[in-house]
Amino acid sequence: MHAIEDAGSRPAPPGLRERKKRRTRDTLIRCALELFALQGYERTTVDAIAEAADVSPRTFFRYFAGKEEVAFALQDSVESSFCAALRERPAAESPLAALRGAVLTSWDSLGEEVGSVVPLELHMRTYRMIESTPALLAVHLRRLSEVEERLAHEIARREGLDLATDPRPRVLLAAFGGVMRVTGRIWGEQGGAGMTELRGIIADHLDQLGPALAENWRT
Amino acid sequence: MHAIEDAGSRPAPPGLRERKKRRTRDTLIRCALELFALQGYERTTVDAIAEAADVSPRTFFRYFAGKEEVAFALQDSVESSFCAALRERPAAESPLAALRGAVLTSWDSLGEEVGSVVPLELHMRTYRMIESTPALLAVHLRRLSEVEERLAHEIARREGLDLATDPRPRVLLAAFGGVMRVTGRIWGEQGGAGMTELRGIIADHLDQLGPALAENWRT
DNA sequence: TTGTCAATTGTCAGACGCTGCCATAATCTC
DNA sequence: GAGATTATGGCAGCGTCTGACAATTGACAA
Repeated sequence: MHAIEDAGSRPAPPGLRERKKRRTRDTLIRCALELFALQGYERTTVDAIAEAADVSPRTFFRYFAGKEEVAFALQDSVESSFCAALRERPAAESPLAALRGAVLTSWDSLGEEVGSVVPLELHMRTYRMIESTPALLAVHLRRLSEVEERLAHEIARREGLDLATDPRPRVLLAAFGGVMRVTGRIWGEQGGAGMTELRGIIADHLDQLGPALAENWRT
Repeated sequence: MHAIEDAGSRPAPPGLRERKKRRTRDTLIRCALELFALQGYERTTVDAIAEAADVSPRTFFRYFAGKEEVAFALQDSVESSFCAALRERPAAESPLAALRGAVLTSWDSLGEEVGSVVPLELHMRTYRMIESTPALLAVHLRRLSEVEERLAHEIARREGLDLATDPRPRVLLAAFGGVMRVTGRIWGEQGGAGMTELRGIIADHLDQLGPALAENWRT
């Protein structure tokens, strides 16, 4: 009784069960990332994460398929916000210009969504940890290649092309994704750089894509 | 006594110990790849590989750091032959042309080195297995990014540039490596294609790098 | 309120990957 | 051949991850 008489529209009011689940999940993510930042990824056991979050180790594996997955839980938001940003680019833009615009704007809007789970500083530390931990870097690269494939589909849709016959969307995304990985790595290497520096590195390197393919570099 | 009086030059005659070690290693690789091809990567245990090679499981880990490593043992040959091919390209070639030439020629010369350990058909099956097994694909992408870094150094050396200040070598390799990954994936998807088809796919996609970056695709 | 159903969780046992330690056996050196 | 080196095997143990079962908790209706 006295239940909130909601408007009955789509986002059905989450019951206590759903709220509890989300809280447990967020707690696990926060505890895991904090322990990772504190003592490194490999030296943090699942048992320690579960204990910090006050659940049984078995429950951890009911929320995440493995220890790796929890490290990428927040990257999901970043990637989907990037895909959404691309879909909203004006159709008049060229494919490369649309990608460039999407990546530069999506870095602004993700702060809030991530910040509601963990402090942004911790999220950036996590990214650097992924770059510097071989096992995580490998998974990260595989995930990026999946994003590239999704984006290639979106570019093909924008241009009205068939991915099976026209290799240009995938080739473009291969080049674009490659540049994004290089910039991410360079950004991670220079210690405590922030978002602003990252935008600069991205813009600089994207500008070098054309020149790098030129026949003669000695200009 | 009666030992071969060798010329005393560099390749010192391998003693019995060295020969035995190499034989054990080759046997482990062959048994592992055959079991992988037969029943998949995840469902093949290290114990099974060791038993097939007639050594103890403990010995397996003295030859390979992990189960993943044995799957990439032959890829090492491919990668180093590619790096060597790039170093031998004429200095007059443009960076992209040198990469293109190196990748197309290196695919010819590796047949023998690989074939001395396992049949070539098994090696190609292994490559497709890597592409289709998430855990192996992740490691594969990380290894490729390391190769890209080495090649970027070589390009910078050819052109007399400083990698720390000029982003073009890394950007070029990012784009080139991206195309190589796309071609490898496409090749793996179309079942039993051979080396010839792979060369064609590579050449086609490299030709699309310039057009894909163009402003207007509707030509 | 109470009872029923479904979902979440904890506990336990166990497979598998991987490592350190020590004893044994093989090879190499003299 | 004796002694030093090195490869191998066996074992105990840690950490990741999974299946099965029982207990607890929230959702929903009588």
